[in-house]
Amino acid sequence: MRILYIGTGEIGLPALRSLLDNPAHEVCAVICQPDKPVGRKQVLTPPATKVLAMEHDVTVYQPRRIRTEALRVADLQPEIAVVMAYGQILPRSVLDVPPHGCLNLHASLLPKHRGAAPIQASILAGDAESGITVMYMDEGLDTGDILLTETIALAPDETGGSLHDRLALLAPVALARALELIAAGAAPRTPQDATSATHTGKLERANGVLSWEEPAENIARRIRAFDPWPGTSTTLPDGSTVKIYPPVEALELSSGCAPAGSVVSAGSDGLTVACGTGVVRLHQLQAEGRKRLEAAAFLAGRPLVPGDRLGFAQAGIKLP
RNA sequence: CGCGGGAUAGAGCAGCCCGGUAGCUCGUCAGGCUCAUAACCUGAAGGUCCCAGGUUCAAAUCCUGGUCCCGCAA
Repeated sequence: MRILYIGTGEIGLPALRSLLDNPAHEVCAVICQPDKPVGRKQVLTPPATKVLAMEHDVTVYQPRRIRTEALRVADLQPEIAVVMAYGQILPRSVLDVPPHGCLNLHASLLPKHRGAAPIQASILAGDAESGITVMYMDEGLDTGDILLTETIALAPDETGGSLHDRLALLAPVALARALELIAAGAAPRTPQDATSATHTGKLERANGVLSWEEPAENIARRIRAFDPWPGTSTTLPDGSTVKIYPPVEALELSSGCAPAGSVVSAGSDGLTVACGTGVVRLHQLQAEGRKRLEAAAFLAGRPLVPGDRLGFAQAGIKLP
């Protein structure tokens, strides 16, 4: 089949690669977001999908706004479009171009977690499973009819990063099945149950500031879900910011009457902090301008003792 | 040249502003104590203070240039 791939994010690489490597398909072009300045040096960097496409001598288009590019897309004469992590809404005029439609690979089991950050959302929600949904795109945000889903179980220590990688590898499996069904004229089309839909907005750094009043389980999920992006943080008693990374354990252990955010214990087995209910044990910390450290090493240079309060500085609350 | 922090013993940090004996918490090793220890006590080893210049009687510390690491922002 003559396929147009539309996608920017790294999560789509295995799917794109599977299309490029399959002699039964021809990738007529790749459309992705424009190059963007990245990192401290603000080096102009091409999207991962562009790099892969160019290695295979596939034409790449990077329109600032795909909304006005329908004619150019039509010139490519794709039979079908595959969309994953593109970053722009496709207008009707583009959706109508491929005779077999536009397939979207979405990193959740729709209709749960429609929107920009489905991977983090599913971990944050404590879901037992996630997966890839292949759907026929319409003009809404992840609202199209479902063709099929591929499901995987979440590990207890699943992080945003690990789930991202696993779903990236699952995508080509789902895509291959979908394309076979379409080629055979046997592709199902099931409308989503809109009443059970949930939405996830774009994540920002601020979403990663921990609220210690939450239950320990929620805090642990957030730390895992937001690794490596957007990361989680809190503040030390001196007001400086410290980032927190997995692994993290939520313990039912009673924190006594320690207020939320209090250090319960600090030692070579980690830093234990009281939450709204229960406690979390942290193992990986990073101070401003410093490297990421094991809890024991972190504590060697910045001693914390039981009773010290975390997370108060940014709220402007003075300690008694 | 977007803004900022950092590089000091095996690990993590202080010392730098205000130049003059290399310090802290750990770890390692040895000894002691204890029914016992990831406990406690005593002692020891372990350092081109990132690199290259400069100033100075004297530089971890002040000045100039460079390399590497990190936070923010995007």
